[in-house]
Amino acid sequence: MQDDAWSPPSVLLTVDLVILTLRENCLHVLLVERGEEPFRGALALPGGFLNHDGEEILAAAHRELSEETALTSGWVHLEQLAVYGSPGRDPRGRVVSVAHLAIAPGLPDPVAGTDATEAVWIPADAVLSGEVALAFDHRRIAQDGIERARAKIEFSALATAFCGESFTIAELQQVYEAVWGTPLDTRNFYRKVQAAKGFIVPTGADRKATGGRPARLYRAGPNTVLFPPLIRPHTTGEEE
Amino acid sequence: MQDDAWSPPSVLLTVDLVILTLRENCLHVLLVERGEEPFRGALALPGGFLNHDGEEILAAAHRELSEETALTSGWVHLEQLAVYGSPGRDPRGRVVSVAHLAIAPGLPDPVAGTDATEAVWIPADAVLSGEVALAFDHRRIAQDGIERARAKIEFSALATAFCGESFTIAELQQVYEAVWGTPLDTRNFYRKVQAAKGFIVPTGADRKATGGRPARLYRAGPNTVLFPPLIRPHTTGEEE
DNA sequence: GTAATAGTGTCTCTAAGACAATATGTC
DNA sequence: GACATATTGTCTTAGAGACACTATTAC
Repeated sequence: MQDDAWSPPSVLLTVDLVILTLRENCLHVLLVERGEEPFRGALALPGGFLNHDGEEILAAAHRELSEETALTSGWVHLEQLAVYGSPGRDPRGRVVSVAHLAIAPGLPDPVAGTDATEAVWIPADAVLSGEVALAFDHRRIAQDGIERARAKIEFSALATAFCGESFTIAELQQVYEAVWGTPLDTRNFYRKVQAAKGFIVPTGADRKATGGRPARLYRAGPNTVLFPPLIRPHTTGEEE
Repeated sequence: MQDDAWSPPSVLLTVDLVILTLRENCLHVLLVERGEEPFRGALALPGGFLNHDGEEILAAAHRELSEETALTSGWVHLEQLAVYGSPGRDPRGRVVSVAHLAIAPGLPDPVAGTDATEAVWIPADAVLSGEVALAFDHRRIAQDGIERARAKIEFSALATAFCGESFTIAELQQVYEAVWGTPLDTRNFYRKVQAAKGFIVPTGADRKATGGRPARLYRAGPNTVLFPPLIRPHTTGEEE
């Protein structure tokens, strides 16, 4: 079926990043305005080609992340999301993107990337609804990344990645509410996060009061899996 | 930071398959004996390069799947697993593999692939333990695929993909026991699979008796998400 | 003490886990 | 009727959801 002289086609590999954070109690995605064709001027996920032939994919994602956010990667969660490689997704040819999901605590302000593109935080809702248009298939990628985050904070301690080193339970609740987009009952939330062994541990310190009772500070506990999990409110998508 | 003449490095793209099935109530992985260098003669996951420059990645996975199993793809579940692209993973150069997870009902017998390699079913335990050595980083890929299956049958109706079009509850229980590697209580299992709305629906027919009471036949229901889920027995990996 | 935020307690109901007995076929 | 397999029921306990009050600070 194949010619003797057949040789496998090669592709260009990019890493793209769905970087999520909370700003004003609202889930935001970092987007950049493209400075080059194709889709010049359009918003897109930050990302780029592998730097050199020997670069690890995950290392490339870390590199793009620090280029766009000027973050010390210490407090940033980064994981592979999925691969997007449809032949027609990039007009430049066969470009396969390894998408990654990054979650960071509230970042001060976007910085221009080294490639002089503008970086902006866009509310996740605006991306999900299509109100904000994205280049390539980046809206789909962003959707998948957000859904991944929504699903993972149910069963993993990932939500603490949205917080700084120390945080209050109320702040953690705001994370869940923002990511899931639903309000939660404070009393049940306190009970559940403290029932999940190894999820959060008290630091002993308090957050200085802002006009009310000071809140106890916690930091991320040793466990990455949450048991019992924090199941998100069930949207009954079932047919009776 | 980059030369003006810099151009992005290109890579070769492969699809590799973790094909799971049940044989004699035991989870098995399909492996092929490599007929070419590198790793000639070693066992590896089935897979191969993209056929041509315009081939969809998922289509390539389907193609490899049918080449190895001679299955009508109708009753096979296939999903993307992850990307493995470390620079040193393939001695031929920069080869990036998009791994897929395939789940099929008990297949009659392995067939030789069109590339004349031998295909064999290997117990998942032997792969997980390292008792059977695999080429490249395929052991890690297989581990990830098996763990994905173990996790997904908790919350999705994926387990029915291990069964044929119709099946008994006892057979479905054997799927869970084989994939998780733990025995389950029959009474609780019956209760839970029938409580999960839209998971399985009775066909009305019975399976012809094999010396005992005939079992009612079911087929996969309309829902892909299981609620309530079937949580696997909790291995307490927590520190008190 | 008033305002503001943090933290806690109870009741009900659903679901999980641990158990054994009954039902329905073949021979 | 003996056998083999399928199916069902109860009790106890854990966790989810709904709900309102008390505690601690600043001013």
